[in-house]
Amino acid sequence: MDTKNAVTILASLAQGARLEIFRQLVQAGPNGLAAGDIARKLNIPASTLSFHLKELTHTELVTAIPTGRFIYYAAAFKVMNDLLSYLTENCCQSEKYFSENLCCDSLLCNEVAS
Amino acid sequence: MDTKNAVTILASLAQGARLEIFRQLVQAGPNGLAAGDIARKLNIPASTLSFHLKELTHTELVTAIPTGRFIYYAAAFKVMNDLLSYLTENCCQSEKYFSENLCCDSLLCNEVAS
DNA sequence: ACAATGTTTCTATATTTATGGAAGTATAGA
DNA sequence: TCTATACTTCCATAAATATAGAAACATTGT
Repeated sequence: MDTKNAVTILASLAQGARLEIFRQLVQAGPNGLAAGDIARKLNIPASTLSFHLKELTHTELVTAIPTGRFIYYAAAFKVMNDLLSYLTENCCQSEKYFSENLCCDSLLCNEVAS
Repeated sequence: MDTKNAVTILASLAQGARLEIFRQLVQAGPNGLAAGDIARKLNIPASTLSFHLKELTHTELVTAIPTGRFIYYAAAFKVMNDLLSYLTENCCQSEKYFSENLCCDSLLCNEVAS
């Protein structure tokens, strides 16, 4: 994960329709949802939805699984995890600043000061 | 945290300069960095930096602490944590799909299936 | 081969966003 | 009060992004 990569992934999430789509897919789990299911759930015109799904698959945050006439879309959990790690990288130097380890008690920190 | 809120926070991160700024602040810890320090570290013209810092403080992902002639900027860890929680909400229903709990073993999941 | 269904691509339009120089505001120290 | 330093706001320009109807493409069943 580098900055350019993280920016495009974040940008693919930084839009109302796409964030809703992603959250639906997170909740749907690894089998995902067909494009039409998403369109119905979120009430988005097909062409608009397709545009957004293209953005999400382009950044690989979402995976497309064509199955007959349907295309199932699923959240790419690994990519999302990599992004979260990148965002929270090296934040656990809080012992320099705190007696109690406020920062590292939280989700934000994934590294423990040595 | 609602969708609108999450979108604006994500958008504030979804830009090269701003993501770099945020990561510097995460690593700098709660004391943050003065605007000029950031400008020097990242080689960004003052007016451009100011524009980006305004975006980041507007979404409250970053806090401004005026101190004499300096303004210190610091990452708002709580806001970031709330965002991460929102993004990963309700993803732990994997027992429906898996015998082993693949999803919940990862950072992405912050709720455990009941 | 045809019709129905699911999805995408094309297209034009509207809107939002990023950039950095110049000028302005605020604080500190002599 | 003058000067230097730190930072912001203003402004014009350039570039990227979102929207949805219409047409096209692909698969399935008859």
